Amino acid sequence: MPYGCGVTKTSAERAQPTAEDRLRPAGRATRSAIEAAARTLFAEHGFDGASVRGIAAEAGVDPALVIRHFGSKEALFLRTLDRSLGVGKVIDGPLETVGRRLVAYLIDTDNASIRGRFVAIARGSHLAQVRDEMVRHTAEAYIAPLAPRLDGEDREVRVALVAAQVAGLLNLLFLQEDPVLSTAAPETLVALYGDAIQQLLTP
Amino acid sequence: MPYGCGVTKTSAERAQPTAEDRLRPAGRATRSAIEAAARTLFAEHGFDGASVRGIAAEAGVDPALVIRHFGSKEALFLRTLDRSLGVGKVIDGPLETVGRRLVAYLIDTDNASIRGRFVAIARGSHLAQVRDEMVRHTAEAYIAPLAPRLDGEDREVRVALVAAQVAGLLNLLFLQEDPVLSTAAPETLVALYGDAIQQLLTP
DNA sequence: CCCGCAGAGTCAACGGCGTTGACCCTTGAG
DNA sequence: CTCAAGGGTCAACGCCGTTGACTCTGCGGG
Repeated sequence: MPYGCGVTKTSAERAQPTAEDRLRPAGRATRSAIEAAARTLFAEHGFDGASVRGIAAEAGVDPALVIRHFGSKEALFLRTLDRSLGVGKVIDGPLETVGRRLVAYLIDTDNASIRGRFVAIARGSHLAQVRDEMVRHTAEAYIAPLAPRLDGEDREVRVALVAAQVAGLLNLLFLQEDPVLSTAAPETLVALYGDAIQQLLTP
Repeated sequence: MPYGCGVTKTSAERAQPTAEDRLRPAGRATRSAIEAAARTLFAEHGFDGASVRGIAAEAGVDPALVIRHFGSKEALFLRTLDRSLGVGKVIDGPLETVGRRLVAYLIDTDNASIRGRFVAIARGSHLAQVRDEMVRHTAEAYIAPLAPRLDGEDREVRVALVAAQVAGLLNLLFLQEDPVLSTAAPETLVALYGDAIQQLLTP
């Protein structure tokens, strides 16, 4: 470790001024314009369907600038990606009703952003880093808060299987747009699938 | 219709001689070489990950020939696609044990082709025709044989939710390669997830 | 004050992609 | 033998993500 330098720096000022902190206003503006355009187009067309040139055009910017600012299309995608589906509050609630509340939250038609976030993630799942994020999300959003609260054996496996059930439901609803599930009454889905989930948590 | 020619053809010979029937042997050979290469590369890298040029190279053939024979990359993908996961026999068995037998069949490590088939389908799910195939497969392979045998209400919805559970399990196992599920004992998965599926069929 | 430097943006180009059109060689029916 | 049509080759098109060389701008330090 050759650096450290013996300089008695009294404090590190802010968290980390490592990068992106000293940007001129113009830089910030175009950066966020690119991010906004990327968020829109990735959610609409997925990773492969959206093009860097298209994002640049939407942001009113040269395609080279997109790469210049974010390094690569994949890095931009990862930065733009919403990691979470926001299930935290639901999962922290009473354990005996997590199943039904989880389904009710996921298929809530008022919360259209769940669809967009899931589609963007699923359509980018061939990227290794996206897969890693999904695994991390399963561990942090489902297993970590839920497994310690369970009784019985195989707690982590049971929670991971709940995550599988969630993924499957969103898959048929939002990716395949299965007509049977799309036209079913929400309360029917909540009751049936919620109980199937619940069985893995409190059998 | 200028042809037909008044020839009193006594029978239509085989089913339909509409096309691809009068092919020279060489044509057949390269066609099937391309199909084999496509099957391999699509299963390995998905639709976007596999390139026409790569498939052509694997088949020892000019890239233009691939398009010439199949029309487009998407058409080749659809023709190459295995529509079915082969769950028919499992589903036709005794209703009371479908859940566990289904999971046991899907995660059977001896049947590696299930993984390849699922990955190819899932990675091509942004194509409208692939989505349609998936919906059709849910209807034909799950709902049609299973729903009439159920008791109670919402039979079709319940079977569609079983399909969702299956999709979710394969998703975490084969796409995300979730470490918790990948390292779990198969019999644990069969018992836990099998029963969660069974609950929707015979509650 | 001006110099220099780094951030911001422009432009042309690279190699790879799916696809097309023009062009040959081969073959088998009339 | 003739000749259309199937099988195959080749160069090229337009799009893609990305790069490198270039200019312009604004600001801190000599």
